[in-house]
Amino acid sequence: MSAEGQQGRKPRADVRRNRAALLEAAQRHFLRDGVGASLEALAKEAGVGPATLYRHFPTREALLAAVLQTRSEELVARRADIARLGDPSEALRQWLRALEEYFSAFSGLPEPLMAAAREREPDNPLTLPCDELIATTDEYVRAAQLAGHTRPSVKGYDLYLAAVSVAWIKGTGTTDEDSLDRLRALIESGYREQDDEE
Amino acid sequence: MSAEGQQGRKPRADVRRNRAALLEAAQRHFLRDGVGASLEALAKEAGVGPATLYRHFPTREALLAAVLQTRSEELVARRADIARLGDPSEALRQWLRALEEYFSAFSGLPEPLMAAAREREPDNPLTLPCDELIATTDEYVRAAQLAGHTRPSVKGYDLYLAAVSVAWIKGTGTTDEDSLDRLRALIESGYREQDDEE
DNA sequence: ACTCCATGCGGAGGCAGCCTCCGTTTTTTG
DNA sequence: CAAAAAACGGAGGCTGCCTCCGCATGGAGT
Repeated sequence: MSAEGQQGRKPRADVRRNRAALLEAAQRHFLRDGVGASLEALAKEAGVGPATLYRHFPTREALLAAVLQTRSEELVARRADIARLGDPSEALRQWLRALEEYFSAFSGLPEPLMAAAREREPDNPLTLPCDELIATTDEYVRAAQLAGHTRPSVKGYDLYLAAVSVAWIKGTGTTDEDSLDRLRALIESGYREQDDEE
Repeated sequence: MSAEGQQGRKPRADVRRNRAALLEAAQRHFLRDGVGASLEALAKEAGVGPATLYRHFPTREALLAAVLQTRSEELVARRADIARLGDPSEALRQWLRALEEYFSAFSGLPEPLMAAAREREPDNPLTLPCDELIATTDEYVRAAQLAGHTRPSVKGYDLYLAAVSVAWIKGTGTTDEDSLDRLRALIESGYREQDDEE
């Protein structure tokens, strides 16, 4: 309850250094081996013991969330770019692609992302960014609906799920880009407004 | 190259017994813990040592394929039922639901299923059933396209992927049935023919 | 029924990854 | 420069995967 905005002590130098090294190593390992990468190997390559890794990031999800921080911010930045073009339909389309790219950052990322949405416990560091992305998707959807380009029955969460799904499929490495494109087209023609039965 | 249709020796009794016990235990464990269930625990509960498990089913996928055998046959059976109704559009719809249910048999099943499709090596016991299901899906799609109810650009594999995706989402346990229904509806209105641009 | 031996069995144990103590070292502070 | 707070990292316990290899089991031939 006291003045917590101040650090009573200057943060130690090795802490900052180790944290940076860990994030850097994690980035590389997640990129190469997917989100299931060995944390021990990662720590060793960062030049720290396992205990230090766990002290900085108590769970795999915490580490993941920290590594994703940068990309998350890029996503928000792109959001501003997208908003600039007037067409809400095209804006929604581009947002969904951006989302999908974000989810495809590492192989296997969709899994813990969905798990974070499941556990309503906010101790999962991935829950917060997820909720934010869902809310943003919903904004785009509503804008597109007002412009009459999108079915009124569609919810932001639905298209969020669709984007995660496509990212998941991409992450399995099974499918070529053509199939993915057709799948995206299918989804798009699924939410676009047409004079059909609701 | 000789008469391999004959077993030179009658198969031993304990082999059949152990195999059955393993399948039964696997069924229960996969149901409860998903496809990642501990094989050791499973073997112990079947009353056999780990070596026996691995002798019968050299990989997790082999065990999975054996457990799925029954359900796979049910699926084919349902295929006949579905074909009975004349409407190809409704047939396709029901087939996709059946597919999705099959993929949802155990939590986490979609993952190894996609992996099986990736490795073109046929040593993966899941590859064969997969290919069959994709081919069957394609048949349904073509029938529906001939009847003019389905966009000509859609391929069977696309809808197969869509079904796997929905099953995957369902398996993560994140999402309520309402959202899943909306997602299914979105996919359906994505492949249904409408007088729109192609 | 009894023996023989192919066949299958299972425990022990090596390996890898996760995570946590706790004695030691580093860094800040006065 | 000394003392204490803070962080470090190696050792080790745990779990699960998978494989040897000596032993038991049960079918086949007499």
